[in-house]
Amino acid sequence: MAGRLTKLVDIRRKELRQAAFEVLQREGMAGATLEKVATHAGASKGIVLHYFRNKQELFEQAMREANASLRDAVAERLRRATTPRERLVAIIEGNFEERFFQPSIAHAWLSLCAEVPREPQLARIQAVIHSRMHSNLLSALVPMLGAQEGRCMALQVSSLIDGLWLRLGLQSGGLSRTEALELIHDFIDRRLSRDR
Amino acid sequence: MAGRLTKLVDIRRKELRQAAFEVLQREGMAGATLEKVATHAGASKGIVLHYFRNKQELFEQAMREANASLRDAVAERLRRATTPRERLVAIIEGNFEERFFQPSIAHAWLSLCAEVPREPQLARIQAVIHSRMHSNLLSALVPMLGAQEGRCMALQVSSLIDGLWLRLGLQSGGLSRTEALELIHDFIDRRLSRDR
DNA sequence: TCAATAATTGTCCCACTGGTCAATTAAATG
DNA sequence: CATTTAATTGACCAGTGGGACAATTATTGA
Repeated sequence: MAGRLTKLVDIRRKELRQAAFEVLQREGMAGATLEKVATHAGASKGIVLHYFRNKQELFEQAMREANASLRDAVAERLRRATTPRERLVAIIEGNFEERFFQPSIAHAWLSLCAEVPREPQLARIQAVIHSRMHSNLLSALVPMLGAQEGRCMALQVSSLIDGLWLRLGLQSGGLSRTEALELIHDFIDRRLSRDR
Repeated sequence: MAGRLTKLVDIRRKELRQAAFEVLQREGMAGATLEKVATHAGASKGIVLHYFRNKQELFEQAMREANASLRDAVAERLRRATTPRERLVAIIEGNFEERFFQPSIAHAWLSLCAEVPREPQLARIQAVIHSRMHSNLLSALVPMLGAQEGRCMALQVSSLIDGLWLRLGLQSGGLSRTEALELIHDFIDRRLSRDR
């Protein structure tokens, strides 16, 4: 274990980031007031602004944290994968893990994404997310398809994943996790087996 | 011509819906205040609430209006299409028409979508949109692939379209209209020509 | 021409929110 | 135990936004 005991500051920060993200799920960005976040975390409003400079910083870090979970989930699966094909599946299944792929979480993401055009900080995080997704996909697809087609399919897959997440958030057509996975697996299976 | 001259009420309503949508593009839902909408339309705040019960109703109708344009664009192209394949292309190209497929418009949609989980009215509109897209796609794909596969590909195409729109709004990777079209055409071309 | 109706404005109000700050309490440390 | 430091609270403030409404102006129509 590298350091010493976890400092209180870090504990509080984490709790508040978590609370912020959870309130965001129900209330959206406008409705997620500092008061509500504090109450949800079992503290007073003052404490929130004691640990975070302002509302933006709080939600920026909430986004960072939520993203980190997803990133780790995918990374963990990637670690276990050996072939390119397995890597591709790892990325996909990671992005659709049950604990993540839920309407309320999609709501929160949607709220954050809606702020991206006006919040450079959030835009940067979003850029990192997409960029990581893309390079992950390339590492799986280029060995199978070459640079040209690999890049093309990477964009298709990531757009498809985004689209399915969006539909989850909007809950139109009541898309289930299983259906989403079937859909995307159907896509890659057809695309990667030109021999049949 | 069916009726008499356009009533002032309808003119004002239309102007305000339009203004609301335009402010939404720049400011997002929280920033799109009644005052700003009024000013943008060249009127006073009072007038907005004279023609709309409240803010929700205004933006609900703004969403309806924006959706109607898109719907008509697709419908117009569908009218010209004869074969199923042409219908499919019509739907796609309609959804990526240059006047619609623009970042600022995607921003506005994103803001509206983010409210869907908490605004039943917006949710209903969203449901209609998805449902229309789906049945349009079915009318093109089922004749080509049968019910089973047609439905599957319809979901894939609509998710892909959604995903591309989302990326446009987030402007991650600076996706261009042309690239988006190439991507989705590549997808349907491969999927529909199993013989090669 | 004049009343009735519609359109438009500007003011006012209340609830609420982000943020500041002094005061209080708890923890740590010598 | 005493003193310094950190954690936490609650009161307060200024700004804002949605919405109500009375007052004013324009339009219509008999």
